[in-house]
Amino acid sequence: MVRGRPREFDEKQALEAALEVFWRKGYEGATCEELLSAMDINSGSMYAAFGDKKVLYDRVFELYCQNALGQGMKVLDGPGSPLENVKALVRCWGGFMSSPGCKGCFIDHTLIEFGNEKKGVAQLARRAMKRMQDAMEQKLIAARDSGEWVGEVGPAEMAAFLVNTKQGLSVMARAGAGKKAIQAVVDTTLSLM
Amino acid sequence: MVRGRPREFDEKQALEAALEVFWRKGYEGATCEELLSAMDINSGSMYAAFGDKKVLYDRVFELYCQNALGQGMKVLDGPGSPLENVKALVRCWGGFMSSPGCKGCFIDHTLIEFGNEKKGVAQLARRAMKRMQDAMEQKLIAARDSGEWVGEVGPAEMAAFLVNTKQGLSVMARAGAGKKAIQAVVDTTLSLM
DNA sequence: CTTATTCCTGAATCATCATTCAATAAATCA
DNA sequence: TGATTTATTGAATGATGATTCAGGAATAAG
Repeated sequence: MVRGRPREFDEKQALEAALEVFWRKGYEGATCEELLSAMDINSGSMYAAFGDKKVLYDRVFELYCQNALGQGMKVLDGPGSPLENVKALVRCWGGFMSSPGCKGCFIDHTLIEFGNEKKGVAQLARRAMKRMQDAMEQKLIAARDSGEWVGEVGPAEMAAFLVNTKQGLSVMARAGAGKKAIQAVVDTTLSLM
Repeated sequence: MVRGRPREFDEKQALEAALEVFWRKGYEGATCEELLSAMDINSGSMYAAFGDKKVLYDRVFELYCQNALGQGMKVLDGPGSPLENVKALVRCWGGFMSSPGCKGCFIDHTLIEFGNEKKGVAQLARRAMKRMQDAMEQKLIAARDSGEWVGEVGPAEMAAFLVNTKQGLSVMARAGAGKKAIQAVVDTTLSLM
């Protein structure tokens, strides 16, 4: 058994609360006061548990990334055919982006705020996007090989194109575009595949 | 003639210098110290001329918006056919986004940082995007009416789709995607139109 | 040349923010 | 039970950031 007084807060819950704040305000725009209030802990607990604000963001990002990537990969490995699964993922993006109060993908927020940096969270974000894109490309290769998909462009190009579309949707969602507008872009994308 | 000591700095030049800083760091991430250093003026001059940091951002945004919209509209009203002009604009985006050191479109940065706000710069950003999108839609309507373009989707949908693609490119550019990757997305987009 | 007006300079100020720390509490171990 | 370990609390601290302002300077008008 571990000695000493046990944590009174759930780390994951605290990170999810912090995510909401970082998502809404960005890293620089979020104050520790807001974060701590949302996490419902005091500064001492936060610094003891995470180190500092920057590390907290890293942990929040890590958690978000795992969930997002995990869900995405799950959809890609769904019950349908390779092409169906790729399309399902695009539709899944649409559903997420057009859900009430959606602020866009947190990875894209991170890329806009820190994309110029070589290391840290920006690097993780780039890698995450690349993994998603690579997985989509594999599915598209399978779809083409099976004759299910006759692309006007190659699998790699289509995968990059779809990821780009998702990044655009993040901006739309953040800008407060309505469900109809977002779904229209998704439908257009699917119809052009 | 105006009385009193004349400005020693060029307002537009100062705004362009501030733009670089806001672009690189975001509104919250940019400090007045950095801004003033880049603008090459002292705090007093800045506050006298613009009011405060927020208003400075507004003015910077306004200037950027005018330039971006102006250039975009100019391309749309270019010498080619309606469809050619729309495609030229998309290629123009690609050229910009893949230019060395490009950080993506400043309007998209603004939308990610402030997109949840109803008024102010966020509202201006949404309007600017809508104007661009509407102008593209008009060109696509003309292209369809003349038989130049046989869209699988309607002009409105295609216009929204293309603007979305541009927003995605902003994230790519900010993330440091190479020229090849960006051009590939642009080429894919054009080939799917 | 004097005055009125506007601008410039940069140190000082005020506010805010991230972080620390001493006191206290809750748990395990001997 | 007492010692040890780890958490919690929240006021204090130190740093940084945005903004102000007093003193000096440049220009046009009278």
